[in-house]
Amino acid sequence: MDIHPRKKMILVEAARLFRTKSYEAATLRELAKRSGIKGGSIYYHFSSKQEILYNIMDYTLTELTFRLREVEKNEMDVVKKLHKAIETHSVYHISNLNMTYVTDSEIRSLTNENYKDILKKRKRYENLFIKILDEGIKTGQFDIKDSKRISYAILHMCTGVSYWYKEEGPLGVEDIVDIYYKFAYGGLLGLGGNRTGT
Amino acid sequence: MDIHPRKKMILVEAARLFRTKSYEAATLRELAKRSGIKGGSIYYHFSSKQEILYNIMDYTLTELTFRLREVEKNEMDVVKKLHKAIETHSVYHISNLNMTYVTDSEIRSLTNENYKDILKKRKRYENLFIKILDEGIKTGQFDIKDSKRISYAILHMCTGVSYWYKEEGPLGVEDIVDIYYKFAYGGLLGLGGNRTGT
Amino acid sequence: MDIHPRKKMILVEAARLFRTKSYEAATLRELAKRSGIKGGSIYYHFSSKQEILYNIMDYTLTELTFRLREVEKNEMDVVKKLHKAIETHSVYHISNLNMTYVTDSEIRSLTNENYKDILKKRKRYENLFIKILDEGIKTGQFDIKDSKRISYAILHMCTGVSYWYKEEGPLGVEDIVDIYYKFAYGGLLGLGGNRTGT
Amino acid sequence: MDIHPRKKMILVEAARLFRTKSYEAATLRELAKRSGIKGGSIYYHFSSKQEILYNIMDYTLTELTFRLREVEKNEMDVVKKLHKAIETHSVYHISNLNMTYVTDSEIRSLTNENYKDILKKRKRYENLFIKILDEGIKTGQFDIKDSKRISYAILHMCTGVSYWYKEEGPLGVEDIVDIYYKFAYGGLLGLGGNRTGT
DNA sequence: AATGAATGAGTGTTCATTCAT
DNA sequence: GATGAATGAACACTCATTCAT
Repeated sequence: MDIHPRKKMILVEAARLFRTKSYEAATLRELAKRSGIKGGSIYYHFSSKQEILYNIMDYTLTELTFRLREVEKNEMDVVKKLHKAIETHSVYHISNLNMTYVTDSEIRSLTNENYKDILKKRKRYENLFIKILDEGIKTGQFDIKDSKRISYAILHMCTGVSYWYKEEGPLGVEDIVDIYYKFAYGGLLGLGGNRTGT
Repeated sequence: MDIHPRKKMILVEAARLFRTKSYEAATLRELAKRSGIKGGSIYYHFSSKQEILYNIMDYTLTELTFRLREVEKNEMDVVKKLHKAIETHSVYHISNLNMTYVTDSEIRSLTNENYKDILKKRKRYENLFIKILDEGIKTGQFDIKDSKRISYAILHMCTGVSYWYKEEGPLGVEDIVDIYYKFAYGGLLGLGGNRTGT
Repeated sequence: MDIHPRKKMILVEAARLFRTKSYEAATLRELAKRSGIKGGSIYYHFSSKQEILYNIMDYTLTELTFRLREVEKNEMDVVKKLHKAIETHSVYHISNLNMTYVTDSEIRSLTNENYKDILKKRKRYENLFIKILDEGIKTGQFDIKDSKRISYAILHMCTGVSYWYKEEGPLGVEDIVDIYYKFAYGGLLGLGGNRTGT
Repeated sequence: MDIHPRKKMILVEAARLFRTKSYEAATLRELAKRSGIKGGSIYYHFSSKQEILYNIMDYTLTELTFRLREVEKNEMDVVKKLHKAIETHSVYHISNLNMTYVTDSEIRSLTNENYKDILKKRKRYENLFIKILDEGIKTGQFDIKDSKRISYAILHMCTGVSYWYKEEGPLGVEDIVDIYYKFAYGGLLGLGGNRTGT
């Protein structure tokens, strides 16, 4: 994705601001100040506040999809593929905490047209993930039925990192990927079945 | 928790509204209309929009904590306790989608004082959960180090149900609890360790 | 003036409140609280906030007029009469700081009809005062031309006591009357004429 | 005092409006209309209604103090100085009826911080006046004890002009200054002493 | 006499947006 | 590219007032 550097900078600042205050509570004057320009000047770069939000999400989903597609295309064992997918997702989220957080939490604030478009792009991304689970079901490596819903659960779980991750925290990126992978893998193997001990 | 029925009703409607539009985007006029009263009448029951948000969160966290405490107090195997905790958490979330969703997603919108108070109450709840993991570590049943961060991950994973659950969806409450439990259990057992090793 | 004791009490509290906060800024709920009753209950005694204000002013002007009339009726030297008039005015103001303050400062807040009525009653009072000055002019004891405007000046000067008088202050009622009388008397004698020292 | 012309214009209109309706009763929509701009535009120049009030008072007290200081600094007989002080005060009041009226009558409506600040500035002005009386006491020309309270009385008397002065009235500026000076001078000379005597 | 609950008109204020310069 | 000034629609909130009980 090619974005004019000034525009990109405004998007990054916007994501940080929207994450802190929420899209609705954030004001363009504040965004302008953080971007080093004056209120009205934002309109030279974007036609509306809504367009800024849309661009953040569009950019993020495009980047995520591109990366997951690379994984999907590769020939490798489905378990490894799952691991790669989780890694890709988590790493991108951790490296772009603000953008991903906003993308995941502000869909409600999109206008109808933008909403439809972003939802479509998110679905496209989710489908790539579901495809991996389906592959694992076919090879008999994953013991699950509803690959769609379980994909949501895994993705949402991993996405959660944007909510609690802190750079100074004790867990490094690798640790987190590890945890998420173990969670997902354990769940997919169908372990713990007779948990209640009957 | 004793709440005047009219107040409770407004809180329930507010949660539904805040979930749909976000706290900031929701207007009190709309809330009033949905509650069957007129604009200003809300202020007879609550002193501000903020107070409504605070009450939703306070109520939800109090209820959740009460339930988890019941689980925690019980004498039972730690694995079973984990299952019960996940079940309690998930079931309450599914039964109160709006309240829990708002409680989990709108903390940013609290004023400083309320923010501190709710954070304290959330921490109290999380600590009950962490205690279970610690117990499992002590008995050697859980193979993890950072019980705090892993609790966050599990809780956030389960909380996610408020984001995607639909009553008409194919997964029933039991299915969801099952999935989350398997995820968590698999992760805690430390499975999938040599995942990268083919 | 016969006023039901409960009504009188509310008027007194209202005057105190209106003086502190101004008529517009004062709320009936606050007045109710100070009167030991609940919000709506005021309407049993008065038909509106405006009526309360009107009653304060009507009561005050009636009392003032009654007292000044007593002075006016009396046969005595006009200088002594002036002194009595200033004394009566000042003493009543000091003894009823809140009521008089409100009467003097909130005429703007009266509705048209009430405004006319109160203005008429104030004029009636002022005319009694002007009459004294006119009497002094006729006897040659006062060296002034515009008795009307000068009455305003004197009255306003004396009224001022409601603005700065404090019970704990160093000046007693007699001191204040003394000062005002001296001020007025000096002015009326036409002293200080060649003040610039030509 | 340098004030942006548009700001100054809004302040002047605001003073006129506040005088007519009182600060509390006046609405910013009305002020906007009178200023020839639209409702929200006021907020480009002032951050709140309160700030407008504060600016009116601050401006007025600064101007008054500046003028009185000029009088005070001058070497001249204390009686002449008193006359000049009364003249300065009265003339400024008559020339700026609205601003001075508001400054004198709406202190109650200031928020705590502004209240303190304006009170300090008013005290500063009053002290300049008191200084003159003290000077006259020292030279034996004024026969009074409580210069502070008597200053208040004189100042309040002169301030009163803002309440009743009308351009079409029979008294010109000079007449009014004359009256006030005579009132004050007579009072300060200690005349009318054995009034109750006879 | 009094009150709890509600109303609705209005208020100060905010903010995305516009536009001439 | 950017800005100062302005706009107007909308919002949270207030409060005098009403009324059934």
